[in-house]
Amino acid sequence: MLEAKLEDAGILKKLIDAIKELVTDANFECSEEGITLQAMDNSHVALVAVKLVQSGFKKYRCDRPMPLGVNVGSLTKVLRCAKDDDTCTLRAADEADVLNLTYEPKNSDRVAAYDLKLMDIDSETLGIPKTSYEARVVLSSAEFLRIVRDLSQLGDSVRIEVSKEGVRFASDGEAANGSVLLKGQGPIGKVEQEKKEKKDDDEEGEDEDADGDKKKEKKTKVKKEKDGDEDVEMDDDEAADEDGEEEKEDDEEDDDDDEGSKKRKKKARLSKSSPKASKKAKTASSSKSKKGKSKADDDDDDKDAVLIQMNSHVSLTFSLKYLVNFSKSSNLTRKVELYMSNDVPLLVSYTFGEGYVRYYLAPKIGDD
Amino acid sequence: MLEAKLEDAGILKKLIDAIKELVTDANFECSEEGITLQAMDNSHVALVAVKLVQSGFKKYRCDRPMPLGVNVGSLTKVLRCAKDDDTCTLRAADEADVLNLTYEPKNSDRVAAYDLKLMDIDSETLGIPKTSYEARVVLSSAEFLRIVRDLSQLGDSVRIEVSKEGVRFASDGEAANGSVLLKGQGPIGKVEQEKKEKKDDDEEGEDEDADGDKKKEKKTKVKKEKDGDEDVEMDDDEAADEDGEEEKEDDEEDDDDDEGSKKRKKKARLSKSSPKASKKAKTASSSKSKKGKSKADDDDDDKDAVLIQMNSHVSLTFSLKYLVNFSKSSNLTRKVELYMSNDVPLLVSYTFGEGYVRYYLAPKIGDD
DNA sequence: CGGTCTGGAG
DNA sequence: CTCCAGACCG
Repeated sequence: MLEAKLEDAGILKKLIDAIKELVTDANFECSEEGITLQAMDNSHVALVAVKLVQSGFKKYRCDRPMPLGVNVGSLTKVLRCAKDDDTCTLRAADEADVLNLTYEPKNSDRVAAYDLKLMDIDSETLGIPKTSYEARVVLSSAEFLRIVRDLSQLGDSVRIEVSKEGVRFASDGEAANGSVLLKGQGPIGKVEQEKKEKKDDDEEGEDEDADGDKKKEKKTKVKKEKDGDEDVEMDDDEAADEDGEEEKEDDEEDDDDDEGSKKRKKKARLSKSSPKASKKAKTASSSKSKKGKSKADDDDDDKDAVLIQMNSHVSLTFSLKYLVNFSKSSNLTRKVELYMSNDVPLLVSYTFGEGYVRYYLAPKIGDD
Repeated sequence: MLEAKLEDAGILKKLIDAIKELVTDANFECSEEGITLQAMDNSHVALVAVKLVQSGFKKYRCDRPMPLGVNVGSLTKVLRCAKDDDTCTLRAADEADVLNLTYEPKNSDRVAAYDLKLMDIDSETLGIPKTSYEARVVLSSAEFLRIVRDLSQLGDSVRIEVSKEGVRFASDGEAANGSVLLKGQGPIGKVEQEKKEKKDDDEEGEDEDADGDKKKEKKTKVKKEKDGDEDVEMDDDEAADEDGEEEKEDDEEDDDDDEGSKKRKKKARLSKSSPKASKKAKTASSSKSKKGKSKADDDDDDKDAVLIQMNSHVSLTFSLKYLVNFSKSSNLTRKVELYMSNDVPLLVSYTFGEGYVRYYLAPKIGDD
């Protein structure tokens, strides 16, 4: 038996809306930890992984693991019947053949209930590409959307290149070639992946601060939860310090190394961990560094700030069609994280208060 | 070598957006005076003339005249990649086969650069219809847009009639007929075209004076600046003299034979007539005529004010489809000027700080 | 949230 | 070629 109450139906609406063009049918795997969905897109080129953590719900109960096979198109129709700020409750009996969705405005006696027919869907087990990367870029989700949308007008694919210069998105087309270079806001550090703690609602996710460049020693593994969802982590060789913390220091400038600055933000992501506190700390430390980087930590850092971490230069080419599609998730959170390593699938991750949506896309082969 | 920096890419975006449905390919003629473009619409019914004056750029350099043949659709795509307030720089080397467009947000480390492929385009020399008119109407561009859009729902064409009563836009359709009458805000004066005085920024713009172009033989020489620009001026031949009174309306009444009247207007159309001198004279005379024109000059009149000047009654019928299309330029400036003479193409002119866009449209023959 | 425009399907 | 649906923009 499942009963999951979301404070705002909007989250679910945006989430499903973002993936509906990629996935037509999928199993919502419900367990006591939350609800996950993983699916290959219709053409089996991209992989979508969604998670709504139990803690993201106002109320959550799931007695036993159960897969709910839904037609995403049908679910979209049902979700359109909810207003963004309606409270939305999902219910399914064990072995049920319908998923019940109830919408209740926060101040009203109205109650709308829908029963979505379920279907049996083969759980094709999907291999999540990898969990450590040579480069990580965190940027405004709106900017990423803008870039891929712009470039998609010129050509079909984009070459994403992370170098000391920054991150460059370039596309060649019949009528014109285009290139967008983002400098990054501070020294380029090694990849670290803690992205987790929950900051405020939409922002969280990315407070990773810039840790300047520390050497690569710290790696970061994000892994969080116990069971291992796929977490992202950078592969920095030596790194490995305990995952708990990443050392994100602040200084991007001279990076003084993060002496104590690195706090533990990472794990927080799934586990709730202590959000605010850590963030605060970080902010302070960073502030001391040079001028501006303060932004790094403050989650509300200016939305234009771009964080770039890389262990080695990467250059990959991807289909813009998919990236544009992934970018529909921009309305879920203000930041997006790109994880790349040469010759392996790109991970585009949107983390928000209640969970995340991650997209994996294989690079085009002939990429330079 | 061309290097032209516009403070805001928005101007160019709106400009190109406005003409993209009329023109598919065109030469941007760059010279030290600025950039001009002249082209017939795809069906050769309308003519578009654009000018961006050198002084409208934040920085402008063009060592030698050069035509840049661009596909307007491609340019539109590239311009869509710019935000309205981005600084936009156009660059082209001599003999280059690409036009480089660089966009830089005013506060950011982002730099986007696009190379638009150029093409060779035959400079079909275009004959700018005429330079003097029997009637001039200046009205809010938004109002003009509204009128033609409204009427376009009823029928395919509109009869524009300028009389002592004001200016009337009328359309007959299957289901309904419609008519919009604008009174004009003051007495109707003679046409005067000095509009060149600089009025407020968005108004002036075309100081190039009119030398109109004479018969089509000059056709294009766009390059040559001086002689070529098309300038608008009214042809008040007779008007000038006695213009004081507008008895002209009567003529059209019986116009038919009005040998005299017709012909002269005819000729006006093709011949360029004497520019400056006449104009000056005219202006003076006109001013003395009724009082109305006073406002004429003050262009900044309230935006709803409609200025009407006419030497003789005019009544012409045009395709609404084109007028609606021309009206896309409404977002460039608050005022639009309509210049008309019986049986010659209408001139719809939008003048803004950096230059102007002018559209010429031949009247429908069977107009009443 | 609503309106307009573009793309896809019949 | 027209109509309907989806996406994008204001």
